[in-house]
Amino acid sequence: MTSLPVVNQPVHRSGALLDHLARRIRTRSEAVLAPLGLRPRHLIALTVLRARGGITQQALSTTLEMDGTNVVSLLNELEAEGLIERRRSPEDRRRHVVELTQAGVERLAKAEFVLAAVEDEVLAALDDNHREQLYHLLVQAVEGHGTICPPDDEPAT
Amino acid sequence: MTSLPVVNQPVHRSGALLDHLARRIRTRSEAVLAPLGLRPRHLIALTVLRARGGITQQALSTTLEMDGTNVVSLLNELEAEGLIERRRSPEDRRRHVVELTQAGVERLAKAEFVLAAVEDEVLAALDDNHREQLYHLLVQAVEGHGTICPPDDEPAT
DNA sequence: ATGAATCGTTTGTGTTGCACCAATGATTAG
DNA sequence: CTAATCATTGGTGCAACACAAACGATTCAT
Repeated sequence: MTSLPVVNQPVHRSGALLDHLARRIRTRSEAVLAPLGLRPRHLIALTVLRARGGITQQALSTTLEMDGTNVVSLLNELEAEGLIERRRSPEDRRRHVVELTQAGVERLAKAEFVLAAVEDEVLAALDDNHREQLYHLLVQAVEGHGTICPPDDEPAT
Repeated sequence: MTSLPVVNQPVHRSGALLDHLARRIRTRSEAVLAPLGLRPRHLIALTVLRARGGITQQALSTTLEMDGTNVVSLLNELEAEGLIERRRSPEDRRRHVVELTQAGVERLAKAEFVLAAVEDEVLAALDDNHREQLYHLLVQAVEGHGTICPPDDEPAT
């Protein structure tokens, strides 16, 4: 205990539970996503990209807190499926600007459709209201960190 | 699309965000937990065990949704550190009943202390109120699934 | 214009956290 | 007594990373 910042100590830590719950969902998600040619990591990337289109690849790397080289291969997979598009930035032609394609948007929507069953199972103890509450807290947390813009309600189908 | 259960389709999916956020916390947690000889997976196990003491190893396996053999090695690590104790069940001597030791309780508390800094950073966009709200939603979700008993507020330090 | 830095990329290595399989000892159940 | 069950060990394999090295393309500084 040298020079602890001794931050504000809230009553509870959410980390472990968050991790635990994420794992539950992730495991099941793998199963339902597989037929769609997606894996959980893709879902995360697509979700981020839907929220923040036209993001630079580097920024994506920062947002995902993932090594640049791994982002490359992740995007390679998505691009191979035609779900994203890499364009050279006009300002700096070294950069790649990444964006969802129409196919990407649709695939993501399809994925979320089938994922409803998963969340329905794992979040069974939460009613719709609580789930929305949870969702908004997550958005807020992730966004506040400089990551996702409020996607706000999509008109959806 | 043969026979879709077509479950209730809530507005938003939380899975990806949950995964994303969990990863953020997990990554940072590794760093601050390492000096304590813990890793995120240990934290999860300890957290579950604090909530549900005297649980059978098999039940733990179910709760963690983790293969039995992996739970063994996980517990081996914790036991080697003296954080948990395996006792034979009196009813069925094949079973092991797992419980936190005093050292385990303390180590977990210490871990949560240092983790406050991590969550403070990652959840910066949430005030204390929101964090509690998040925590309770997580507990509810995890618990409702037949996992964690309401730990309800510990007096804590 | 030349050299240094940056962005994305490929390749390769290593680690961790799992799943899964097989085999074993201890114990319980039929 | 045999069969099933629980925990355990050991092994294989995979996915998701981190990290390092080297490269082409581009930009930036001088």
